Amino acid sequence: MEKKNSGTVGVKEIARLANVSIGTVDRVLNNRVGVSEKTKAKILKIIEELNYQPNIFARRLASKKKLRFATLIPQTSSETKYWEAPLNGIQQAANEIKDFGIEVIPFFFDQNDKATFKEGASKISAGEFDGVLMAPMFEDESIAFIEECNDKKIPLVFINSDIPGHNNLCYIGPNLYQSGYLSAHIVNYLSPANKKTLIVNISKEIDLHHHLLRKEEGFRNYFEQNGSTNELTKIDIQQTGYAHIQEKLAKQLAKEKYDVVFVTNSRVSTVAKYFEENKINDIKLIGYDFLEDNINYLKNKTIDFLICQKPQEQGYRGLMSLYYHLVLHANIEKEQFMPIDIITKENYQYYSN
Amino acid sequence: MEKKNSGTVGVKEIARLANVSIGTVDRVLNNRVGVSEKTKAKILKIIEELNYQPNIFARRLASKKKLRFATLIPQTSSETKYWEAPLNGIQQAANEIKDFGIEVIPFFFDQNDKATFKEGASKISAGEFDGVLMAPMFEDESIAFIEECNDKKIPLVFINSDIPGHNNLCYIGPNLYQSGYLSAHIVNYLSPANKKTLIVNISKEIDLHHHLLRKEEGFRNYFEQNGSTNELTKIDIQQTGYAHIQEKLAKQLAKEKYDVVFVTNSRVSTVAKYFEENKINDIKLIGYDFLEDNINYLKNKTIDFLICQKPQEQGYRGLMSLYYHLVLHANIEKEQFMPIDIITKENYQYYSN
DNA sequence: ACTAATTTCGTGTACGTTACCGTTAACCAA
DNA sequence: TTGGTTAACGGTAACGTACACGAAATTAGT
Repeated sequence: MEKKNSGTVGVKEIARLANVSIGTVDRVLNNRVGVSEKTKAKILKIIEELNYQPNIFARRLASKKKLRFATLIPQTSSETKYWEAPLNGIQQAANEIKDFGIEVIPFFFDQNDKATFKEGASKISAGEFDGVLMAPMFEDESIAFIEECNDKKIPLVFINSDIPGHNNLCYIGPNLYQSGYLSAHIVNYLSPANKKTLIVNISKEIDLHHHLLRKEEGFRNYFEQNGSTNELTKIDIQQTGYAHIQEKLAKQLAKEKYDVVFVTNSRVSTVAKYFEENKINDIKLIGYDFLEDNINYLKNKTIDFLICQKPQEQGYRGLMSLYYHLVLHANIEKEQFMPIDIITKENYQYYSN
Repeated sequence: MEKKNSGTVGVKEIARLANVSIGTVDRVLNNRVGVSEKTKAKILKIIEELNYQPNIFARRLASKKKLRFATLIPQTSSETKYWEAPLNGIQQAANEIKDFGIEVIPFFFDQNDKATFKEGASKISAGEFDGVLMAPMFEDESIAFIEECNDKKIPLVFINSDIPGHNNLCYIGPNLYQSGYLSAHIVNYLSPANKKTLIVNISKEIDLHHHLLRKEEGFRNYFEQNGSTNELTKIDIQQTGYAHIQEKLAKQLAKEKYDVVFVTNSRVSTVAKYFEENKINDIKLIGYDFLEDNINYLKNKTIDFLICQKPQEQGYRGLMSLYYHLVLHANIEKEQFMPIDIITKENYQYYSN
């Protein structure tokens, strides 16, 4: 804004103005040792006045610095392909920043096996990384690893779920409570006025439950706060096999007549399968995530709404945040909540994960 | 993928292998004149074999090439601030690519005055630009300008609305038909089963009407195709002042009792104002765009749903497409439809325009 | 065959930084 | 004084590419 020629001031000019060599300027720029406080101050002042911006191209060309990032997320299982999306985002980001001397090495764990998480974490610890992106699914195991990273001053970003209060670079993911709240808001628009809603939690690992509970909390609170007469029932299904889910659903649906079923995670397609097989089409079905199975049931109207929170962008922005922090020294928003997207039969075609 | 040391092969290595100097290699790389077919073929072959990727940093550092892009979009009026968002996107992109030697100069026109559009277009023609981004609102005037650009081989990208069949780089914006279709889909979920819906078109310039008509078409077709019993009425309001809109609405709403009002553009806030003043709260209201006024009416529940199509990203991606095309020689998707986002009281907080 | 015109190619410098190596000078101990 | 140590700084070769200039080689013209 100051001067039009601000693009052309470099170390050489700074050195000239400060009556030192460019070597000295370089030292204060990269705050290395070997320069007296006096000249350092003088140079800093000139840099300030000139609003010097280092030329990133020259920098990259001359620098041989390399950074290594590690990622630790669940592997995509046959059960759910949700984690494909964050991985895609990670790979996209990795590709964009590899020219800047950054190497990204992914590690995976099994959502149903804490041991594999610990294993991955210790590999990363041993691997001398400069930054880590992780999905902190298991609370206790995560905290141990987090503290280790804190000790080593390795910046850490969380995606998909948060462990609040633990010092790290940032969290990128959904606001779970609000996303449940939104689902309730949509349910509220669905006919009729006094309806019965069934909440379905499907999850094997008990640790992952707090994740679902926050959504459920938001969902319930909506109706309380808006004085609705909606009647809520909930069932927990702790086995993810279809036979078991089928049995549980059949039992529950025999008991009562529901207007809406709200599935708190991406397993909604399993419920949709049950609906389809049993020709249930008078119950509205709402669930989570832009997965192929889910989209198919959206197409044939078995599922009415999907809520989605840009899993791919979570991976992408997670890595980019590390990059911005470590390379550009930008400061990073501590909590980056993803949009809560509503997907239906008529807009899924254009959705970008 | 081939070799691990693929990062270290440059013109020098190519020159060595081809028994020529780096000058010659440089000539074929930038396909300049002055190299015989024979040696050119030899060098090209080596480049192919080595899968040579030029170092973008060294390239930018050494090059003093500059590109100039022009943008031509409506100015933000007091009537609607819609175009603030694309402009923001443009500025963001401009900022990101300015280090790559690209200068972006914005031009504006008045949506209600074709003359200003022509004026802007001729300024751009005179300005020797290398790429143009525009909102082709006025069809005839746009086509004249488009042909001029085609003659000069200047790539052109359209945002927000398209003029199909005219040769240009790409279109980035909504699929209007589908976005009307989606609105109808939402309306269909709203109680009760047999409802009366009022479609409201508010627009001064008759030229912009085809824009709105496509949405209306999608909206109507939904009900036809889904065999719904929804009863549709439509009014056109060609003055944008509140008094006039008020009068038209009052007259129409007195005639009949409607369940839903669908406003085909961002002027939905004006209708909301009328609803609020007249304490109408039993009619669902749906409209377009993430604007402050609209959001306020969303908050207080006067507006039920807003449809939004990432106007900021349209500007951003528009400029980036020019950049990718001209600098990186990437090939660009001809039609880039934006997501059709559904915004309600409970998810607007996290929406990113 | 000789010169002129033209095509084809090589060399050198510049771009702004980084990082290493060398130089100075200042200080202290012997 | 001398020698040695070290903090403070200068100088400069890279990094890979662009481009101008001029040399060399080829072709054309007589």
